Amino acid sequence: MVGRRITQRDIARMTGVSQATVSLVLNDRADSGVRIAPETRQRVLDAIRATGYVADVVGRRLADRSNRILGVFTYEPVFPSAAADFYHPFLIGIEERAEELGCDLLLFTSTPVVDGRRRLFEGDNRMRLADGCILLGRSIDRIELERLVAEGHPFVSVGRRDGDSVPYVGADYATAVGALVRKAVALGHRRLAYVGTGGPAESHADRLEGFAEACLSTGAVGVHHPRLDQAVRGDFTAILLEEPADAGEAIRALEHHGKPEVSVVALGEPTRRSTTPAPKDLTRFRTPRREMGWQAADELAALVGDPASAPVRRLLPCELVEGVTLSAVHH
Amino acid sequence: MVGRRITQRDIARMTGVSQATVSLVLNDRADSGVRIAPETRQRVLDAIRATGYVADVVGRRLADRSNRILGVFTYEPVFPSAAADFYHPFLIGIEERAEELGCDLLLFTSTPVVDGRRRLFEGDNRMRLADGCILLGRSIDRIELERLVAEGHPFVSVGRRDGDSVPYVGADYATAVGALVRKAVALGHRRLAYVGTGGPAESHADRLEGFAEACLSTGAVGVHHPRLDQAVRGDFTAILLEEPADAGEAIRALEHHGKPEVSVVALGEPTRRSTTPAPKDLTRFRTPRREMGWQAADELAALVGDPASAPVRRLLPCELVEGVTLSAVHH
DNA sequence: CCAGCACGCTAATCCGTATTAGTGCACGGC
DNA sequence: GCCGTGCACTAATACGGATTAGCGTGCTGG
Repeated sequence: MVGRRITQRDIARMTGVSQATVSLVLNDRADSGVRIAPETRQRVLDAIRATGYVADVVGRRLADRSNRILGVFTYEPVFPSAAADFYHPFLIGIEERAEELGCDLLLFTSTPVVDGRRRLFEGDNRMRLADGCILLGRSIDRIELERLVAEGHPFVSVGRRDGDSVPYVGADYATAVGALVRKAVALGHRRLAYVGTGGPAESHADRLEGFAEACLSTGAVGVHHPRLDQAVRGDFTAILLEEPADAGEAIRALEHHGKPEVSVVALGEPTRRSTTPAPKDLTRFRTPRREMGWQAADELAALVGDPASAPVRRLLPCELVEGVTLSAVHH
Repeated sequence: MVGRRITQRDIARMTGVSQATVSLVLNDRADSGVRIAPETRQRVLDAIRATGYVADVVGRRLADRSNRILGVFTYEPVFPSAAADFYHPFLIGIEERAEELGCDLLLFTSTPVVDGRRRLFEGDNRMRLADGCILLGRSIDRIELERLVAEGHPFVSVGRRDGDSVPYVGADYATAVGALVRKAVALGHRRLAYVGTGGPAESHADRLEGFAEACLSTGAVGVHHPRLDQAVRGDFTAILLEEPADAGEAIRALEHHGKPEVSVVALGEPTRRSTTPAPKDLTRFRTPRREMGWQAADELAALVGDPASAPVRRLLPCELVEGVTLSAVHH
């Protein structure tokens, strides 16, 4: 008997009870007033064992029950290697916690890609197949996020997001960048360049904000340059890079312009491959990606367990990597 | 507060039609004999636009009895980096095909780990959550495989497996190893060592079998040494490594023993990190991992679509990487 | 001896969508 | 005036599982 999936009706017919009884035995709810004779229960359980029956995900979700499935949504394919190096650590953390929680992971690979990015609400929104969802990605559409909140879908974002009551576990970029600026100032730097978009992704905006705040409070001159070549030509003693993959390029360009003494600092983890090899001992900080993934999975499970619980909004500290590319300014 | 999702019933009430009409407008099926007046259709479409309604996957999937979920089962955690480098390419292929097929991937992270490996039939078998399953892993328990077949679970294995009617997409290791042996013999090699377990994993057994067959038919002397140090001490002109990660170690050991002229060849892809850095231009062959994953997903989808279809049993050719570590024997 | 109750179970309903049989209506032809 | 026909749509049902009201049976207390 190959082909059709086994249903509760099948089990019911096999054991001579009703479908409702099978459901009751399966869920074994003490609080509901219904009771099943131990003997009947055993007969049903035996049949379930013998057939390898598992409740259908879709049927259960339709009846609004959970399946111990955590969804993972990324705005790019997860596995291809360009993105993999960046996403990998998050996934390690997510997988680790999922295993501990006894949950399976559903990767939404089917979501259609429109204009180069996946969209949640294009075509089927498959998110509802999972009990809840972890969102990964540099920037996530504001409208889509709001809609997720509005529809009451349980989710946790990896990375801070703007918007009220959006639950997230993020990295404290502002503090980390601030610390790097203060360190630079302590080493005699007074004119600093920030290279990168500075937005609209929250992770970029947070970095720029930390930069601006620290410059303000230390009295250093901080300038935001979207493009590296502008910063290289400017009169700075240190360049802070939003994208660490640009570090090799930056150092090469500075040498080319006869300014090998200018410091280069990176703000986080590379999100793409470097064109020019990066220096080994780049001064930078580490985003706690594995921990972010772990905690996001953890919080999602909590949220699924108790939908009324307060949404998590937590920033994890980044760890400074000393390196050798931030040096003292000589006068 | 959380709002309820919008359903077809809502749209129907808003526009004064029936739920069925909404469904019909949405799916716009020309072949079904049903027709809707352009004006009504427009009214419904406007309401859908205005509300941002998107069909609920759960309802849809329930109606057509397919979850569009492909399960992925590995005998180790997928993401941790030790295993990641090896599994990654398979997953890229699987993900790619899943996306094309409009399927999501369910990673069975919940499966309990017993004695260091995951077991399919331990605890409640969640396999049935997916429409079908892809199995990944060096060696898969024979008993568990037989049970999968017996219980009629739709599945496809990545890598050849012993056992009747086990569907797989594997790599043709025997042919690839045979080709390498013949190449070596053509370069004057007569005494070859095969280093590795040679089993019980099918991928290892296939390599050893290819080695034995090719030695036999070329008249070369082929010896199987489970351990590298044995092979290094022996009187061979070439060493074939089951595990490419051992290549650096092998070359170092040969130099240490004053035999730098001995050729070293690797049979496939490394499954772990090297202790000693491997040479850049190692002579070896490539396992078509991405393609194997792609085809496994493809065949699984076909199997799910038509459970009566013949199980796939296919070996894909490996590509030779010329390299520089297999050289001619000088007399 | 019967009311009342506890037990063990089932029938019915709901969730959201897809599909099909069928219904009501208008219009045309004779 | 009546039948036939085609159009536009709806009612009903299925899908798999959870839940609840309620039904029949057997036992107990008065």
